[in-house]
Amino acid sequence: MATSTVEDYLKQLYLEHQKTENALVAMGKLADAMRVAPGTVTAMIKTLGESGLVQYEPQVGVKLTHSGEQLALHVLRRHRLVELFLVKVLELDWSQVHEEAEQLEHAISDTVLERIDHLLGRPSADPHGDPIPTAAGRVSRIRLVSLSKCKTGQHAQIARVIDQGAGFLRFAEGRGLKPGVEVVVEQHDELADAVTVQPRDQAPVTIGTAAAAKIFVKAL
Amino acid sequence: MATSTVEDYLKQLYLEHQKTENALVAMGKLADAMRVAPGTVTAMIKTLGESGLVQYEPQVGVKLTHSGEQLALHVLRRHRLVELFLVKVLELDWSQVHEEAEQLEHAISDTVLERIDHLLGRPSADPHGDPIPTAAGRVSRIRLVSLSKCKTGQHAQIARVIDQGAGFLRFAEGRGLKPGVEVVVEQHDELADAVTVQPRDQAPVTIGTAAAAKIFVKAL
DNA sequence: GAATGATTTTTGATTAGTCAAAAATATATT
DNA sequence: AATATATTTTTGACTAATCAAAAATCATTC
Repeated sequence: MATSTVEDYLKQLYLEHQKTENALVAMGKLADAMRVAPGTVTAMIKTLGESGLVQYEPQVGVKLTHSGEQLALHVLRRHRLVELFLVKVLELDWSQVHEEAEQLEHAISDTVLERIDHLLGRPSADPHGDPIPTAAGRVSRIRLVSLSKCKTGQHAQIARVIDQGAGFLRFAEGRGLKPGVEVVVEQHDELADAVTVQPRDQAPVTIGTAAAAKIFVKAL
Repeated sequence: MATSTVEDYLKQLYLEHQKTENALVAMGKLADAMRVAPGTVTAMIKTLGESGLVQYEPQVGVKLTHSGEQLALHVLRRHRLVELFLVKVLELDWSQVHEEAEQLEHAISDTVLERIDHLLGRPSADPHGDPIPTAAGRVSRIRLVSLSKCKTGQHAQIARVIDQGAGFLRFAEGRGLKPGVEVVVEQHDELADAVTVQPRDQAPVTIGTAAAAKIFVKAL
């Protein structure tokens, strides 16, 4: 059985791989994500390579093998189901649940996970809109567009917020920028580097493009 | 912060201390409970002693200090609240929850624990009837009597079953011997080494004294 | 194309937790 | 008391995960 440290490396590797839209993940990136020294990552990746969980290209980078990816997806499934569970059943704030799930994702058995999944009605996304992999290790890849790419006048529904920081999440919630909320892009001014959106029944908000880039919507 | 291994040692030490009705716990007992080699326990207890969590008497035994006991009670609180949660909310069988809670007890934050406690209505006992310590580290010490000590004709209510093994728990449940159930002691025959009890609305059961000793009741 | 800077790997050490087996100590038995 | 048995402690070794700092490699830039 994989230790929880191994699970964390695989999960982080998966997320980093997604983020950079492809190919090999640099050791430095992984070191940052795992918050460990670079040498630690090199050592760990070598042993993960010997276990057949990653494919390691010295001096270049690393990526998950099929079995490594399956394990990463299983961890991610636990993480995201737990997050949703904490919000829906235990009524925690969506800004807190990421941290909590970091611990719980390693302690949940398949039995308990199945009960949670059942209780929540087989959900497909967590409170931040991140997709929940199936037990068979499949992830739905829905095409979403970033708010930073929306044109003035666009009607859309917020679908996903890609930032686990409590600060940004609390801010977003306070302004009505949560998954499920319908918004109208009042103005997108390239030169001002800002986007103004109006969530239904709420006051308009203006945010910078960097912040807007973290919010993804489904065009209506 | 205490590692989960340390938490396990303290918890086991507390339970062993209860079981033997007093004083110092022998190293061998702890080694059995923790399922590690004797030398491992000696080494660990020494470092716990240096942290002020236990008081160690070489060649004799060990017991918890006040702060060690508080920590043990906090772990036990998490363990037992989780067990009840798993039964009440996720509908797991009472024979499974001990094993599940062994993992979860180390991954639950105070925030989550508080929500669980609130959701369950501040319960005072887990599914096996074991008392749940308060957040302040206090345990109710209710006087219970073992079924093996009950006389023929005694009316009583089952309050606690002291055996975390899935086999015994499934057996007990199947015969109606669960906390809350009212029973009548039909016959207690010392020579036959057996007790016959009739749970309300169920068929009478005859069990040996050793099994009866694991079931505690409140006289009615 | 050599020098500079960034990234990656190697090396040597450390900590927590563990075991097996030898040594020391306590307990029981005749 | 002397021996045998049981328990506990010590010793030496191992694994997983980590760090700091030196060495190697790669990428840039002048």
